[in-house]
Amino acid sequence: MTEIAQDDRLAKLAQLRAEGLDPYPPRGVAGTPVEELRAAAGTPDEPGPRVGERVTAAGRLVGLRDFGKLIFAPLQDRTGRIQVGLQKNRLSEWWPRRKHLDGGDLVAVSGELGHTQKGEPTIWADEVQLLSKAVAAPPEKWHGLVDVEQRYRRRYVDLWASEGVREVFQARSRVLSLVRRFLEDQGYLEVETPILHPIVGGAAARPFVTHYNALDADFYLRIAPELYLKRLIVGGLERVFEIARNFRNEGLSRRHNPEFTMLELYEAQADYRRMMEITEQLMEHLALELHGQTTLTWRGEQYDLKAPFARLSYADLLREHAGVDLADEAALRAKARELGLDADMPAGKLAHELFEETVEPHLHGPCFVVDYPVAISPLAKVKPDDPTVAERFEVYLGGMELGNAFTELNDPAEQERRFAEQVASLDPEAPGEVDVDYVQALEYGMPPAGGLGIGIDRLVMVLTGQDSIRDVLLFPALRPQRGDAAAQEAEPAADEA
RNA sequence: GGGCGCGUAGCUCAGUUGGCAGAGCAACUGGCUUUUAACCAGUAGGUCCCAGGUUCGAGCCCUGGCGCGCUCACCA
Repeated sequence: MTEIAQDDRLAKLAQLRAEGLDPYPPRGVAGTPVEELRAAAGTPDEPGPRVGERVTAAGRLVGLRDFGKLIFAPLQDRTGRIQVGLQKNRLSEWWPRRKHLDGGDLVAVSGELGHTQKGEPTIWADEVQLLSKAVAAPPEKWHGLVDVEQRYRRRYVDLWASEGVREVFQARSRVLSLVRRFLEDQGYLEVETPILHPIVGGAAARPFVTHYNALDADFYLRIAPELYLKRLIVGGLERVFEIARNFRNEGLSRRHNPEFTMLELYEAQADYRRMMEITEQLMEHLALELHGQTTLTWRGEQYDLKAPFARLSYADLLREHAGVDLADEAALRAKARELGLDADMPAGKLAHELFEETVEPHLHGPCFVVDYPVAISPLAKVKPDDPTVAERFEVYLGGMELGNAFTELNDPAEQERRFAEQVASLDPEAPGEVDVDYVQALEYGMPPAGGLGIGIDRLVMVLTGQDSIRDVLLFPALRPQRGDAAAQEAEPAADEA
């Protein structure tokens, strides 16, 4: 037992065992979901179909109100709560054992479904079975877990002790399920591609490095599944998607977690215009399925996910908010210096710095920003009428990037050239070597295709009204907890050095 | 990595000018058969994040460290 086990509960545990009762019995009890029982109880004026019937429910006791010869206790399962009434005269033999119960214990309760005088649906128990003794005390009943660190570190408590938390993750699951159905209905195939990559690619980010013992080589946790999914387009699968956990060895923020989930999809014979349609249709569909309407509130602002979304040109936005022309490199550098940005970087990256600084905060959305500089789009095809601009868009909402898409570059020679440029740039986020195998895949011929990536975590944030990515991740990244001794050992005190 | 803030009972939080460590909930004892944050009476519960320092005296002031949050940087 650890330090969080409570002495009084351990004493009860010992007492249970002394009486020959197993506090951790091997078999569970299949009860009826409590939400169903509540519905089947109806109200005292209009009793439901199962009133008077003997029912069974299993779950966690989340509180006890003891009246002497009567105890009320809310019982919670994955679907909600229902009240249990423990009465001396219905539980004659079991009654003395009520003292073994604590808030937080897992139990199964059987008894007649009915109501109290105040009309609360109640299971009037004639049998109680302890399914698992909680020797750690639950958090304060009214506030739940408030300390955010404790909430993230002990999500297993937060999920049942804090209001609304379970619902967020149920909604997240629903989003994934709806996405799968939406795409499968359009002929998409869900695939799984490697997470361990020998070459970093598909995005610009610092990778996590690991060592592959069997191959005696350093590998990288993927920063994006893109290049493998496009190999499958070469392979003729034509419509593929992956709900991919990606890993980027970068900072944490309300919008960033080093491991995050990205929906990526690729469709042969499509282009970025088709990707815009699928994006807005998918987002509208999710809003309707989750909320029954296309409007929602996020961080105090109203948004309407009704398709179509506005299409806004990257160059126009830059002109409007930064007052500079994308093609005018001198003006870009002047403006960057004015804003105190690093003005020495390549023109394409510089423009994007300006874009993030001046335009992004104003993108209420939902909207598509279209036609990005080629220099920051090494995997996208250029526009036929303007070789400096790529057929690429990002979808924004509330100043936050939700997705990124383009018409895929399928010319192997040009792809090879752009990879080489990246490698030569010595950018710490650029790949260290050209992915020759990917170029060779293109040499076999990749059909014209559109590709799209959508940040699932951020999308769920918007759909569930959560401000922080941590609130849509069951176990967000946190520094590992060490004992004080270990901490002292790892970081010797300054006066000892 | 920088700046700001927070860290006190199992949980949620007070803590005055530096002067005996507090409340509610949870727990324990007693009472109560219709409450739903039940109620009433009583009891017990502390490494005030850690390590130093200043001081007659530190939860409070100073230094360093640890953890978390916000924010900036970073994130094509």
